[in-house]
Amino acid sequence: MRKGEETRAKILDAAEISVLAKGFGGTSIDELIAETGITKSGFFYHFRDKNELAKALLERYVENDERIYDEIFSRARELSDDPLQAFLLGLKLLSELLSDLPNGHPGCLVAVICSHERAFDRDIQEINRQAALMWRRRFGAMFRDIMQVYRPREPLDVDQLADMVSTVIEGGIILSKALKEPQNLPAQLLIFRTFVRLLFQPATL
Amino acid sequence: MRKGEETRAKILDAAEISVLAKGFGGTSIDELIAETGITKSGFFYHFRDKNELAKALLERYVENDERIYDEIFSRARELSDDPLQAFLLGLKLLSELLSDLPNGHPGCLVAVICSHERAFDRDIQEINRQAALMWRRRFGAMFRDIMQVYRPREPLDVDQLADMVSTVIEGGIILSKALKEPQNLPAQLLIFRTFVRLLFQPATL
DNA sequence: GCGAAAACTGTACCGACGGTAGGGAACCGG
DNA sequence: CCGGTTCCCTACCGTCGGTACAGTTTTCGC
Repeated sequence: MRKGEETRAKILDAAEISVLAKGFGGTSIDELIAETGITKSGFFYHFRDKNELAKALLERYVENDERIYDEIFSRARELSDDPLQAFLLGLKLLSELLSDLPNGHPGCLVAVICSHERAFDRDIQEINRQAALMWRRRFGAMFRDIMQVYRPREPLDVDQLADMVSTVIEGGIILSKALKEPQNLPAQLLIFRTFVRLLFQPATL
Repeated sequence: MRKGEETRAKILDAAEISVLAKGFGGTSIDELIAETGITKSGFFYHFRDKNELAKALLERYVENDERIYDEIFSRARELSDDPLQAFLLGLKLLSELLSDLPNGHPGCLVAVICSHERAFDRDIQEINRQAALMWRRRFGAMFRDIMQVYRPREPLDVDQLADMVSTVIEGGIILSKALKEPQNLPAQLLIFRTFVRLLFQPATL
Protein backbone atom coordinates (compact mmCIF):
# COMPACT_ATOMS: atom_id res chain seq x y z
CA MET A 1 0.00 0.00 0.00
CA ARG A 2 2.66 2.50 0.98
CA LYS A 3 4.99 1.06 -1.66
CA GLY A 4 2.37 1.70 -4.29
CA GLU A 5 1.99 5.33 -3.40
CA GLU A 6 5.74 5.71 -3.40
CA THR A 7 6.03 4.37 -6.94
CA ARG A 8 3.10 6.49 -8.02
CA ALA A 9 4.78 9.57 -6.60
CA LYS A 10 8.01 8.72 -8.38
CA ILE A 11 6.17 8.47 -11.68
CA LEU A 12 4.41 11.76 -11.04
CA ASP A 13 7.70 13.44 -10.12
CA ALA A 14 9.35 12.34 -13.34
CA ALA A 15 6.25 13.20 -15.35
CA GLU A 16 5.96 16.70 -13.92
CA ILE A 17 9.54 17.57 -14.77
CA SER A 18 9.23 16.19 -18.28
CA VAL A 19 5.81 17.68 -19.00
CA LEU A 20 6.86 21.15 -17.88
CA ALA A 21 9.97 20.89 -20.05
CA LYS A 22 8.60 19.23 -23.17
CA GLY A 23 4.84 19.35 -22.98
CA PHE A 24 2.54 16.34 -22.76
CA GLY A 25 3.09 15.16 -26.29
CA GLY A 26 6.83 15.29 -25.79
CA THR A 27 6.63 13.18 -22.67
CA SER A 28 6.69 9.48 -23.52
CA ILE A 29 5.61 6.75 -21.18
CA ASP A 30 8.69 4.76 -22.15
CA GLU A 31 10.81 7.62 -20.92
CA LEU A 32 8.95 7.79 -17.61
CA ILE A 33 9.29 4.07 -16.93
CA ALA A 34 12.99 4.21 -17.78
CA GLU A 35 13.51 7.03 -15.32
CA THR A 36 11.54 5.44 -12.50
CA GLY A 37 12.92 1.95 -13.13
CA ILE A 38 9.45 0.53 -13.55
CA THR A 39 8.00 -1.55 -16.38
CA LYS A 40 5.29 -0.58 -18.80
CA SER A 41 2.79 -2.90 -17.13
CA GLY A 42 3.73 -1.31 -13.84
CA PHE A 43 2.94 2.09 -15.24
CA PHE A 44 -0.45 1.06 -16.54
CA TYR A 45 -1.20 -0.53 -13.21
CA HIS A 46 -1.06 2.93 -11.66
CA PHE A 47 -2.58 4.94 -14.51
CA ARG A 48 -5.14 3.64 -16.97
CA ASP A 49 -3.82 5.91 -19.71
CA LYS A 50 -1.96 9.14 -20.33
CA ASN A 51 -5.06 11.18 -19.67
CA GLU A 52 -5.33 9.80 -16.14
CA LEU A 53 -1.67 10.58 -15.60
CA ALA A 54 -2.36 14.15 -16.64
CA LYS A 55 -5.30 14.32 -14.27
CA ALA A 56 -3.32 13.04 -11.29
CA LEU A 57 -0.47 15.36 -12.19
CA LEU A 58 -2.69 18.40 -12.39
CA GLU A 59 -4.50 17.57 -9.15
CA ARG A 60 -1.23 17.22 -7.29
CA TYR A 61 0.13 20.38 -8.84
CA VAL A 62 -2.90 22.46 -7.90
CA GLU A 63 -2.86 21.16 -4.31
CA ASN A 64 0.78 22.07 -3.95
CA ASP A 65 0.19 25.44 -5.51
CA GLU A 66 -2.57 26.18 -3.02
CA ARG A 67 -0.33 25.13 -0.15
CA ILE A 68 2.39 27.55 -1.21
CA TYR A 69 -0.04 30.44 -1.51
CA ASP A 70 -1.54 29.55 1.88
CA GLU A 71 1.87 29.63 3.49
CA ILE A 72 3.04 32.86 1.94
CA PHE A 73 -0.06 34.92 2.47
CA SER A 74 -0.76 33.61 5.97
CA ARG A 75 2.79 34.54 6.89
CA ALA A 76 2.26 37.96 5.39
CA ARG A 77 -0.97 38.26 7.35
CA GLU A 78 0.90 37.50 10.56
CA LEU A 79 3.36 40.27 9.86
CA SER A 80 0.79 42.98 9.28
CA ASP A 81 -2.73 43.57 10.52
CA ASP A 82 -3.46 45.95 7.69
CA PRO A 83 -4.96 43.98 4.78
CA LEU A 84 -3.30 46.16 2.14
CA GLN A 85 0.11 45.95 3.75
CA ALA A 86 -0.29 42.21 4.21
CA PHE A 87 -1.17 41.76 0.55
CA LEU A 88 1.71 43.91 -0.64
CA LEU A 89 4.01 42.00 1.66
CA GLY A 90 2.68 38.72 0.32
CA LEU A 91 3.44 39.81 -3.25
CA LYS A 92 6.93 40.77 -2.13
CA LEU A 93 7.50 37.41 -0.47
CA LEU A 94 6.19 35.62 -3.54
CA SER A 95 8.43 37.67 -5.77
CA GLU A 96 11.43 36.82 -3.61
CA LEU A 97 10.56 33.15 -3.61
CA LEU A 98 10.36 33.18 -7.41
CA SER A 99 13.53 35.19 -7.66
CA ASP A 100 15.42 32.59 -5.65
CA LEU A 101 14.60 29.76 -8.03
CA PRO A 102 17.94 29.17 -9.75
CA ASN A 103 16.53 28.27 -13.17
CA GLY A 104 13.40 30.36 -12.93
CA HIS A 105 9.87 29.10 -12.54
CA PRO A 106 9.67 25.60 -14.05
CA GLY A 107 6.33 26.40 -15.67
CA CYS A 108 2.66 26.19 -14.72
CA LEU A 109 0.78 22.99 -15.46
CA VAL A 110 -2.47 24.91 -15.71
CA ALA A 111 -0.99 26.91 -18.58
CA VAL A 112 0.35 23.77 -20.25
CA ILE A 113 -3.12 22.24 -20.15
CA CYS A 114 -4.55 25.41 -21.65
CA SER A 115 -2.17 25.12 -24.59
CA HIS A 116 -3.45 21.60 -25.23
CA GLU A 117 -7.15 22.23 -24.75
CA ARG A 118 -8.76 19.70 -27.00
CA ALA A 119 -6.26 16.99 -26.20
CA PHE A 120 -7.77 16.44 -22.73
CA ASP A 121 -11.18 15.42 -21.54
CA ARG A 122 -13.62 17.60 -19.65
CA ASP A 123 -12.55 16.29 -16.25
CA ILE A 124 -9.15 17.85 -16.63
CA GLN A 125 -10.43 21.08 -18.11
CA GLU A 126 -12.79 21.36 -15.16
CA ILE A 127 -9.96 20.89 -12.66
CA ASN A 128 -8.11 23.61 -14.51
CA ARG A 129 -11.10 25.92 -14.35
CA GLN A 130 -11.59 25.27 -10.66
CA ALA A 131 -7.93 26.08 -10.02
CA ALA A 132 -8.32 29.45 -11.71
CA LEU A 133 -11.54 30.06 -9.78
CA MET A 134 -9.77 29.27 -6.51
CA TRP A 135 -7.14 31.86 -7.33
CA ARG A 136 -9.92 34.32 -8.04
CA ARG A 137 -11.62 33.58 -4.72
CA ARG A 138 -8.36 33.78 -2.79
CA PHE A 139 -7.21 37.11 -4.13
CA GLY A 140 -10.75 38.43 -4.41
CA ALA A 141 -11.18 37.93 -0.66
CA MET A 142 -7.97 39.83 -0.05
CA PHE A 143 -9.06 42.76 -2.19
CA ARG A 144 -12.44 42.82 -0.49
CA ASP A 145 -10.68 43.03 2.87
CA ILE A 146 -8.54 45.83 1.53
CA MET A 147 -11.57 47.72 0.28
CA GLN A 148 -13.10 47.60 3.73
CA VAL A 149 -10.27 49.90 4.77
CA TYR A 150 -9.12 51.70 1.62
CA ARG A 151 -11.03 53.28 -1.20
CA PRO A 152 -9.57 52.54 -4.64
CA ARG A 153 -8.70 55.62 -6.68
CA GLU A 154 -10.47 54.03 -9.62
CA PRO A 155 -13.55 51.80 -9.46
CA LEU A 156 -12.54 48.31 -10.53
CA ASP A 157 -14.33 44.99 -10.49
CA VAL A 158 -12.94 42.97 -7.58
CA ASP A 159 -12.97 39.63 -9.39
CA GLN A 160 -11.20 41.07 -12.40
CA LEU A 161 -8.63 42.66 -10.14
CA ALA A 162 -8.17 39.30 -8.39
CA ASP A 163 -7.75 37.59 -11.77
CA MET A 164 -5.01 40.04 -12.58
CA VAL A 165 -2.76 38.46 -9.96
CA SER A 166 -3.00 35.14 -11.81
CA THR A 167 -2.73 36.91 -15.15
CA VAL A 168 0.55 38.56 -14.20
CA ILE A 169 1.97 35.31 -12.82
CA GLU A 170 0.97 33.21 -15.84
CA GLY A 171 2.03 35.88 -18.29
CA GLY A 172 5.24 36.46 -16.40
CA ILE A 173 6.11 32.78 -16.58
CA ILE A 174 5.65 32.80 -20.34
CA LEU A 175 7.63 35.97 -20.89
CA SER A 176 10.43 34.76 -18.63
CA LYS A 177 10.65 31.59 -20.69
CA ALA A 178 10.39 33.29 -24.07
CA LEU A 179 13.02 35.87 -23.16
CA LYS A 180 15.12 33.40 -21.20
CA GLU A 181 15.18 35.94 -18.40
CA PRO A 182 14.09 34.14 -15.22
CA GLN A 183 14.12 37.40 -13.26
CA ASN A 184 11.37 38.78 -15.46
CA LEU A 185 8.57 37.03 -13.56
CA PRO A 186 9.46 38.39 -10.11
CA ALA A 187 9.99 41.82 -11.68
CA GLN A 188 6.54 41.77 -13.24
CA LEU A 189 5.03 40.83 -9.91
CA LEU A 190 6.69 43.81 -8.28
CA ILE A 191 5.35 46.15 -10.94
CA PHE A 192 1.89 44.81 -10.31
CA ARG A 193 2.54 45.39 -6.62
CA THR A 194 3.34 49.01 -7.36
CA PHE A 195 0.11 49.34 -9.30
CA VAL A 196 -1.91 47.94 -6.41
CA ARG A 197 -0.17 50.30 -4.00
CA LEU A 198 -0.94 53.19 -6.32
CA LEU A 199 -4.54 52.11 -6.65
CA PHE A 200 -5.22 52.19 -2.91
CA GLN A 201 -2.93 55.06 -2.04
CA PRO A 202 -4.94 57.92 -0.57
CA ALA A 203 -4.76 60.96 -2.85
CA THR A 204 -1.72 62.94 -1.78
CA LEU A 205 -0.80 66.56 -2.48
CA MET B 1 5.90 28.68 -58.13
CA ARG B 2 2.82 30.54 -56.99
CA LYS B 3 0.97 27.26 -56.66
CA GLY B 4 3.58 26.00 -54.24
CA GLU B 5 3.18 28.93 -51.92
CA GLU B 6 -0.57 28.48 -52.01
CA THR B 7 -0.32 24.88 -50.88
CA ARG B 8 2.23 25.84 -48.28
CA ALA B 9 -0.14 28.46 -46.95
CA LYS B 10 -2.99 25.96 -46.81
CA ILE B 11 -0.85 23.59 -44.76
CA LEU B 12 0.16 26.40 -42.44
CA ASP B 13 -3.46 27.48 -42.05
CA ALA B 14 -4.56 24.03 -41.03
CA ALA B 15 -1.54 23.58 -38.80
CA GLU B 16 -2.06 26.84 -36.97
CA ILE B 17 -5.65 26.03 -36.11
CA SER B 18 -4.75 22.55 -34.93
CA VAL B 19 -1.64 23.56 -33.02
CA LEU B 20 -3.44 26.31 -31.14
CA ALA B 21 -6.20 23.88 -30.26
CA LYS B 22 -4.22 20.74 -29.45
CA GLY B 23 -0.59 21.71 -29.16
CA PHE B 24 2.20 20.48 -31.40
CA GLY B 25 2.20 16.95 -30.11
CA GLY B 26 -1.53 16.69 -30.66
CA THR B 27 -1.24 17.84 -34.25
CA SER B 28 -0.51 14.94 -36.57
CA ILE B 29 0.88 15.30 -40.05
CA ASP B 30 -1.65 12.75 -41.27
CA GLU B 31 -4.39 15.04 -40.04
CA LEU B 32 -2.91 18.04 -41.83
CA ILE B 33 -2.56 16.25 -45.16
CA ALA B 34 -6.12 14.97 -44.87
CA GLU B 35 -7.40 18.48 -44.28
CA THR B 36 -5.42 20.08 -47.09
CA GLY B 37 -6.01 17.23 -49.54
CA ILE B 38 -2.32 16.68 -50.05
CA THR B 39 -0.26 13.50 -49.80
CA LYS B 40 2.40 12.74 -47.25
CA SER B 41 5.14 13.10 -49.84
CA GLY B 42 3.64 16.44 -50.76
CA PHE B 43 3.87 17.58 -47.18
CA PHE B 44 7.51 16.60 -46.84
CA TYR B 45 8.24 18.36 -50.12
CA HIS B 46 7.32 21.63 -48.40
CA PHE B 47 8.65 20.94 -44.91
CA ARG B 48 11.62 18.75 -44.11
CA ASP B 49 10.14 17.77 -40.76
CA LYS B 50 7.75 18.87 -38.06
CA ASN B 51 10.30 21.22 -36.61
CA GLU B 52 10.51 23.16 -39.85
CA LEU B 53 6.75 23.34 -39.95
CA ALA B 54 6.81 24.83 -36.46
CA LYS B 55 9.43 27.35 -37.53
CA ALA B 56 7.48 28.49 -40.57
CA LEU B 57 4.33 28.63 -38.49
CA LEU B 58 5.91 30.75 -35.79
CA GLU B 59 7.54 33.11 -38.31
CA ARG B 60 4.24 33.70 -40.04
CA TYR B 61 2.44 34.16 -36.74
CA VAL B 62 4.91 36.72 -35.44
CA GLU B 63 4.80 38.70 -38.70
CA ASN B 64 1.03 38.82 -38.58
CA ASP B 65 1.08 39.78 -34.92
CA GLU B 66 3.39 42.69 -35.63
CA ARG B 67 1.14 43.83 -38.46
CA ILE B 68 -1.89 43.94 -36.19
CA TYR B 69 -0.05 45.94 -33.52
CA ASP B 70 1.26 48.31 -36.19
CA GLU B 71 -2.22 48.95 -37.45
CA ILE B 72 -3.85 49.47 -34.08
CA PHE B 73 -1.28 51.73 -32.53
CA SER B 74 -0.67 53.78 -35.66
CA ARG B 75 -4.41 54.37 -35.87
CA ALA B 76 -4.41 55.37 -32.21
CA ARG B 77 -1.50 57.70 -32.90
CA GLU B 78 -3.48 59.37 -35.69
CA LEU B 79 -6.36 60.02 -33.32
CA SER B 80 -4.32 61.70 -30.62
CA ASP B 81 -1.11 63.70 -30.60
CA ASP B 82 -0.59 63.07 -26.92
CA PRO B 83 1.51 59.91 -26.49
CA LEU B 84 -0.28 58.87 -23.30
CA GLN B 85 -3.73 59.33 -24.80
CA ALA B 86 -2.63 57.52 -27.94
CA PHE B 87 -1.34 54.56 -25.91
CA LEU B 88 -4.47 54.39 -23.77
CA LEU B 89 -6.56 54.56 -26.92
CA GLY B 90 -4.49 51.79 -28.49
CA LEU B 91 -5.13 49.55 -25.49
CA LYS B 92 -8.82 50.32 -25.78
CA LEU B 93 -8.87 49.47 -29.48
CA LEU B 94 -6.95 46.27 -28.82
CA SER B 95 -9.33 45.34 -26.04
CA GLU B 96 -12.30 45.93 -28.33
CA LEU B 97 -10.74 43.88 -31.09
CA LEU B 98 -10.18 40.99 -28.69
CA SER B 99 -13.65 41.40 -27.26
CA ASP B 100 -15.18 41.03 -30.71
CA LEU B 101 -13.59 37.64 -31.36
CA PRO B 102 -16.60 35.31 -31.04
CA ASN B 103 -14.71 32.38 -29.48
CA GLY B 104 -12.10 34.44 -27.72
CA HIS B 105 -8.44 34.66 -28.60
CA PRO B 106 -7.40 31.42 -30.36
CA GLY B 107 -4.13 31.30 -28.41
CA CYS B 108 -0.63 32.61 -28.82
CA LEU B 109 1.90 30.48 -30.65
CA VAL B 110 4.72 32.06 -28.70
CA ALA B 111 3.16 30.77 -25.49
CA VAL B 112 2.61 27.33 -27.01
CA ILE B 113 6.29 27.13 -27.93
CA CYS B 114 7.20 28.17 -24.38
CA SER B 115 5.18 25.28 -22.99
CA HIS B 116 7.16 22.90 -25.20
CA GLU B 117 10.63 24.33 -24.68
CA ARG B 118 12.90 21.35 -25.08
CA ALA B 119 10.96 19.88 -27.96
CA PHE B 120 12.20 22.56 -30.38
CA ASP B 121 15.63 23.52 -31.57
CA ARG B 122 17.41 26.77 -30.84
CA ASP B 123 16.31 28.40 -34.08
CA ILE B 124 12.73 28.39 -32.95
CA GLN B 125 13.47 29.44 -29.42
CA GLU B 126 15.46 32.34 -30.81
CA ILE B 127 12.56 33.46 -33.01
CA ASN B 128 10.38 33.30 -29.93
CA ARG B 129 12.83 35.39 -27.95
CA GLN B 130 13.09 37.96 -30.72
CA ALA B 131 9.30 38.22 -30.84
CA ALA B 132 9.18 39.04 -27.13
CA LEU B 133 12.01 41.52 -27.56
CA MET B 134 10.14 43.22 -30.39
CA TRP B 135 7.15 43.65 -28.11
CA ARG B 136 9.46 45.13 -25.49
CA ARG B 137 10.94 47.56 -27.99
CA ARG B 138 7.55 48.55 -29.35
CA PHE B 139 5.90 49.31 -26.03
CA GLY B 140 9.12 50.57 -24.50
CA ALA B 141 9.30 53.26 -27.20
CA MET B 142 5.73 54.25 -26.41
CA PHE B 143 6.42 54.55 -22.69
CA ARG B 144 9.55 56.57 -23.39
CA ASP B 145 7.47 58.95 -25.48
CA ILE B 146 4.96 59.19 -22.69
CA MET B 147 7.67 59.94 -20.15
CA GLN B 148 8.86 62.85 -22.26
CA VAL B 149 5.57 64.48 -21.39
CA TYR B 150 4.37 62.90 -18.14
CA ARG B 151 6.21 62.02 -14.97
CA PRO B 152 5.24 58.64 -13.53
CA ARG B 153 3.99 58.74 -9.94
CA GLU B 154 6.30 55.84 -9.18
CA PRO B 155 9.72 55.24 -10.71
CA LEU B 156 9.51 52.10 -12.86
CA ASP B 157 11.91 50.46 -15.29
CA VAL B 158 10.66 51.25 -18.80
CA ASP B 159 11.51 47.84 -20.26
CA GLN B 160 9.80 46.04 -17.43
CA LEU B 161 6.77 48.25 -17.84
CA ALA B 162 6.81 47.49 -21.57
CA ASP B 163 7.04 43.76 -20.84
CA MET B 164 3.96 44.09 -18.67
CA VAL B 165 1.83 44.72 -21.76
CA SER B 166 2.89 41.35 -23.15
CA THR B 167 2.59 39.76 -19.72
CA VAL B 168 -1.02 40.86 -19.34
CA ILE B 169 -1.90 39.70 -22.85
CA GLU B 170 -0.24 36.29 -22.51
CA GLY B 171 -1.56 35.80 -19.00
CA GLY B 172 -4.99 36.99 -20.03
CA ILE B 173 -5.10 34.47 -22.87
CA ILE B 174 -4.31 31.65 -20.46
CA LEU B 175 -6.80 32.75 -17.83
CA SER B 176 -9.52 33.22 -20.45
CA LYS B 177 -8.92 29.69 -21.63
CA ALA B 178 -8.67 28.14 -18.18
CA LEU B 179 -11.82 29.88 -16.99
CA LYS B 180 -13.59 29.51 -20.34
CA GLU B 181 -14.41 33.20 -20.12
CA PRO B 182 -13.28 34.79 -23.39
CA GLN B 183 -14.13 38.26 -22.09
CA ASN B 184 -11.50 37.94 -19.40
CA LEU B 185 -8.60 38.89 -21.67
CA PRO B 186 -10.06 42.21 -22.86
CA ALA B 187 -11.11 42.95 -19.27
CA GLN B 188 -7.58 42.38 -18.00
CA LEU B 189 -6.23 44.69 -20.68
CA LEU B 190 -8.61 47.42 -19.54
CA ILE B 191 -7.50 47.03 -15.93
CA PHE B 192 -3.91 47.40 -17.04
CA ARG B 193 -5.01 50.46 -18.97
CA THR B 194 -6.43 51.91 -15.78
CA PHE B 195 -3.15 51.24 -14.01
CA VAL B 196 -1.18 53.03 -16.70
CA ARG B 197 -3.56 55.97 -16.55
CA LEU B 198 -3.15 56.07 -12.79
CA LEU B 199 0.61 55.86 -13.08
CA PHE B 200 0.89 58.91 -15.29
CA GLN B 201 -1.98 60.88 -13.83
CA PRO B 202 -0.73 64.14 -12.35
CA ALA B 203 -1.31 64.17 -8.59
CA THR B 204 -4.78 65.61 -8.06
CA LEU B 205 -6.37 67.10 -4.96
C1' DG C 1 4.90 24.98 -77.95
C1' DC C 2 8.91 23.04 -75.67
C1' DG C 3 11.98 21.97 -72.13
C1' DA C 4 13.16 22.28 -67.58
C1' DA C 5 12.20 23.05 -63.13
C1' DA C 6 8.67 22.93 -59.57
C1' DA C 7 5.13 20.59 -57.37
C1' DC C 8 3.61 17.04 -56.39
C1' DT C 9 1.83 11.37 -56.17
C1' DG C 10 2.47 6.33 -54.91
C1' DT C 11 4.39 2.74 -52.59
C1' DA C 12 6.94 0.55 -49.42
C1' DC C 13 9.16 0.67 -45.35
C1' DC C 14 11.22 1.83 -40.40
C1' DG C 15 11.36 2.72 -35.37
C1' DA C 16 9.06 4.93 -31.51
C1' DC C 17 5.07 5.40 -29.10
C1' DG C 18 0.38 4.74 -26.79
C1' DG C 19 -2.18 1.13 -25.47
C1' DT C 20 -4.13 -3.87 -24.74
C1' DA C 21 -4.14 -8.66 -23.07
C1' DG C 22 -3.05 -12.01 -20.01
C1' DG C 23 -0.17 -14.93 -17.26
C1' DG C 24 2.56 -14.83 -13.73
C1' DA C 25 5.42 -13.61 -9.19
C1' DA C 26 7.10 -11.32 -5.09
C1' DC C 27 5.69 -9.10 -0.95
C1' DC C 28 2.93 -8.42 3.05
C1' DG C 29 -0.70 -8.14 6.57
C1' DG C 30 -4.11 -10.83 8.96
C1' DC D 1 -1.03 -19.78 4.50
C1' DC D 2 -4.46 -17.05 2.09
C1' DG D 3 -5.37 -13.18 -0.68
C1' DG D 4 -4.83 -8.76 -2.08
C1' DT D 5 -1.55 -5.34 -3.67
C1' DT D 6 2.07 -4.33 -6.55
C1' DC D 7 4.26 -5.15 -9.76
C1' DC D 8 7.16 -8.02 -14.15
C1' DC D 9 7.25 -10.41 -18.73
C1' DT D 10 5.95 -11.30 -23.35
C1' DA D 11 3.53 -10.54 -27.25
C1' DC D 12 0.90 -7.82 -29.98
C1' DC D 13 -1.80 -3.72 -32.43
C1' DG D 14 -2.57 0.77 -34.71
C1' DT D 15 -0.78 5.41 -35.26
C1' DC D 16 2.65 8.55 -36.10
C1' DG D 17 6.92 10.87 -37.69
C1' DG D 18 10.07 10.15 -40.99
C1' DT D 19 12.88 8.01 -45.09
C1' DA D 20 13.68 6.50 -49.75
C1' DC D 21 12.91 6.93 -54.21
C1' DA D 22 10.82 6.35 -58.61
C1' DG D 23 7.28 8.31 -61.36
C1' DT D 24 3.92 11.97 -62.88
C1' DT D 25 1.72 16.30 -63.58
C1' DT D 26 1.77 21.37 -63.52
C1' DT D 27 3.71 25.62 -64.30
C1' DC D 28 6.60 29.05 -66.29
C1' DG D 29 10.24 31.18 -68.98
C1' DC D 30 11.80 31.46 -73.40
